[in-house]
Amino acid sequence: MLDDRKSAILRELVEEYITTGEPVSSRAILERAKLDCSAATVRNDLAVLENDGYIMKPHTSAGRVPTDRGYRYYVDHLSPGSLRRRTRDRIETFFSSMHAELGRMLKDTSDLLAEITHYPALVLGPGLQGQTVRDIHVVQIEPTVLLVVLATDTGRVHQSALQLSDPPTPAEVTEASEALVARLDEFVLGDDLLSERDSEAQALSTAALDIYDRILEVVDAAAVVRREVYLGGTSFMTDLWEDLSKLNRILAVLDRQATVRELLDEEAVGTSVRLGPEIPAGEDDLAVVSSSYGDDDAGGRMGVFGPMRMDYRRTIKVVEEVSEALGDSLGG
Amino acid sequence: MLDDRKSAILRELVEEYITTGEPVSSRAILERAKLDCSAATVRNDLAVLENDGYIMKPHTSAGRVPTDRGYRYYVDHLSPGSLRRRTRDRIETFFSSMHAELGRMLKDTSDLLAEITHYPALVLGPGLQGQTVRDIHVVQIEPTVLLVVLATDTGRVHQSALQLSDPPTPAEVTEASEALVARLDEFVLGDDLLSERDSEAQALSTAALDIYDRILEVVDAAAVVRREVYLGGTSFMTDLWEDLSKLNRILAVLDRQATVRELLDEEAVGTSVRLGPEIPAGEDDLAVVSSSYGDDDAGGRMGVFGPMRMDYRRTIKVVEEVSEALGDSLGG
DNA sequence: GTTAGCACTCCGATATCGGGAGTGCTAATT
DNA sequence: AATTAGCACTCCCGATATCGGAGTGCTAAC
Repeated sequence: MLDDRKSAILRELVEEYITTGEPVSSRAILERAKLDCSAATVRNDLAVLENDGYIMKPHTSAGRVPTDRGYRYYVDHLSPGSLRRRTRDRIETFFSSMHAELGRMLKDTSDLLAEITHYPALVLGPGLQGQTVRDIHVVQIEPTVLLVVLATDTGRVHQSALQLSDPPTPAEVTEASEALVARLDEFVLGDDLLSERDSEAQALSTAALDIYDRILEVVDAAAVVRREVYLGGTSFMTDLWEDLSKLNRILAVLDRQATVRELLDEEAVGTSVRLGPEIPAGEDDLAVVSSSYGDDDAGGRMGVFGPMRMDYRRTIKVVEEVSEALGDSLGG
Repeated sequence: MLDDRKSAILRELVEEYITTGEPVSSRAILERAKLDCSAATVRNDLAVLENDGYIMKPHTSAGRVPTDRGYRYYVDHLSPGSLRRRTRDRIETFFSSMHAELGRMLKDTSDLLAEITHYPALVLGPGLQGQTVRDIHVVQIEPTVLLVVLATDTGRVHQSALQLSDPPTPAEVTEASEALVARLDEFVLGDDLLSERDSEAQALSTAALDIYDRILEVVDAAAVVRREVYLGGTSFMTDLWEDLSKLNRILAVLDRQATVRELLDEEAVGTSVRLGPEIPAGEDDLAVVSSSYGDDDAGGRMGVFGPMRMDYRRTIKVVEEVSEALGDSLGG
């Protein structure tokens, strides 16, 4: 743990570096922090902080720059923050005037988050897990292809095409379909569906039972269906990383859906700040601030990413605020 | 129109510039083209081409670089091309082994196109226009909210939530719903639906008729519903534009769905190559090669974009080939 | 533990320079 | 009239040198 003055020095150093991007000198810290000591004292403390791994020098006669560990300490102990009234209002008006289909809504949210934070933003859509089935319909598109459409009580719709080996008769489809409606009414997605034989299946003909079983599989799979990731504010990236090759690697991460989701730290509950090596993407100068929105069931995560030199104080607050607002908006 | 030698010189100049990115000298052209004349003659012709606006010099003692007009002439008159066997095979295997839900399929196609061309790729999804309604279902999610789900004969599903002022009874919803099924069976989206009173509406109660009318509006609007744009291979951008501020402007274009669609030249039929000022995005160093896929009805457009210095010969071929393959894949 | 003073380091901006690639022009040739 | 060899001229670009200044570490005094 750091003593008061060293804490203050580290805090001012990080914040000065966040705003200017230049290595910070002992004098600059002194001026910012209005400490009751001299530059030489600050230099002594800086030497200690450097020795402990919180900061480093780009070269011999330069100022200091935070290390991973320095940022981590700052985020964990030194960065309280609250939002300006205007920002809060902006979030509120945005969500109070939003009425759109879910996908569009999430995309717009990612744009909003990016615009407020000035960092590119990610929003992971909610899954179907935990949703209650309200309606299921089976449509025979081609002789051997069935389209299964599932609607939940929150208005989410899931579709899936089913390829059969033998063409069923319309009557058989209807038979299976009616049994499904009975079986799945009020069914909660994610609950166990396949393990035991059910009463609805009893009366079905062989052909209808086959269809029935196949569709139950589809419904079972729906709970873990691919969740969408929405990305907004990518154009901020050029301001954040000057280096083309770094930019390239970040874009490569974004090109792959799988790795994008990893950025959001799905395991975490609540807010998470991950720095550099803590992120699976394997980038060094990368930080992600993310937070959960909505219920466990009908919610997801959102966040922003940027270089380690990031305005954590404000960003964390904004991400949390927007998460909460989206959660409320979806819940109500 | 340019005479043979000038044409050849322009072609070689463009292709040399495309591969090297350096201003091209008279001697380099001579070596490439194996022309039966001297460097001085080439220089004379270059002076003429420059005078006519096909090429320009970055500075006094440098080689020549194509202008907008030079690229345009090249694309229109000088760039036939055919694909290597391996590329063709790759496209074929990709599509023959693809079985997925539409959205995923289009995203994967954009990735493929980008990977083959090494330019970022766009795929505009097909609209619902021209699709035949196969099934329509109305689900009452909340007392005053109805969910309308539409399935077409090709297995596309469209959903839309409908907010009512007064809560209908389930019986009224069923009544309207049954009339809708009768009215919309085999209806082709995009056809006129609202202009004349129809027979199915005759027998409905006031409340049901209200719902019925509102839903017809929803169905009518479905034909022109927002089509998705899929984007792949964004990480190639850093290789294409070295300049951060240019990159930033391109990313800003991609951030907005509306402007992204403009890139694809939706008016065009078949293949389109647009250069610099011809593109609404207002970028100077930008070229887009795009092509239609599928039928007029169930099709869309795809394309790639890059700087003007682009391998048009190959790119045009690839975009056309992939378009055709996707069209076939969707049609079959 | 703190501070003033000072020598030392090293970055980065600016200036200078020369080689070399490429052109345009002229005059001769076909 | 078109082509070509020859040559003077232009100007970019990379390498090298220089220099001021900001910042540090260390030492010795408080």
